[in-house]
Amino acid sequence: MARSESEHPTELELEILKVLWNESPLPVREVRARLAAEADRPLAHSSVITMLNIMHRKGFLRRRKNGKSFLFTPKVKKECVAGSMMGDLLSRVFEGSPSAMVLGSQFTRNG
Amino acid sequence: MARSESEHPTELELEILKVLWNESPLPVREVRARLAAEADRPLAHSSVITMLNIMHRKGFLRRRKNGKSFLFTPKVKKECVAGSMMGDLLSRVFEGSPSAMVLGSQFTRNG
DNA sequence: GACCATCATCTAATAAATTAGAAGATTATT
DNA sequence: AATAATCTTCTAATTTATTAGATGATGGTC
Repeated sequence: MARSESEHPTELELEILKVLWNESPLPVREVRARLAAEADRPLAHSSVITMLNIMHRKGFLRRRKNGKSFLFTPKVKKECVAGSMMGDLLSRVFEGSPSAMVLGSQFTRNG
Repeated sequence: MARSESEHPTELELEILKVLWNESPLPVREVRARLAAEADRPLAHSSVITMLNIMHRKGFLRRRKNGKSFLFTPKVKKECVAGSMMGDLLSRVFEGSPSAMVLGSQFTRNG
């Protein structure tokens, strides 16, 4: 069976996940407030909803109704996302041989 | 002194870097052929040039004239790019504490 | 039930990345 | 020098991600 579509979160999606990993479930209003405060990302309310819905459709979030609004919870674990993104990064750069990187080892320094 | 702009290569840029890390210098024509063959990315000649020029402007590649055409060489090392992207990824997910990831450790497995 | 505040959906504008066509420049060939 | 072949530059179309306005729905309040 082929690798599931998986599709890693984009930049903003990661920002949102970070907020929710830190505390959840949260309503849109709260996510918005924290994006502005913690991630310096002052978005309109509708923008945040749009993103949350996209992420829900993609399967990154769980969404349940609470009164007239929705509450959002991450469906993916921080470590899993990090690990998966990392693995993808490594395979993209090293064509599936992570060891090559460690062996080459010269990480942050510029040659 | 602040962190230099750095800006990681995008998806296609990485694909191109991979080709050139594997062998360089190469002329546009060759890069194009390998992108099609190795990366299943059949681009028009002009598209490849556009990308190579962008990457040159961004400082990812060195460009020198050979006859009437250009030869391209990576200016950044594979390991440096990987390390830098990795560091960025970790800081984006773990807010600057890479150890949190290792400690949390549950990498590729889905909870 | 009418009114007000809050929230969601739909739709679309903007921005960045990717893709390529058309036209100009350069070099070799005759 | 004219012709053809090969490259490049310029410009713009397309796609994906981000952003948000206008409109409609929902629930509480008097």
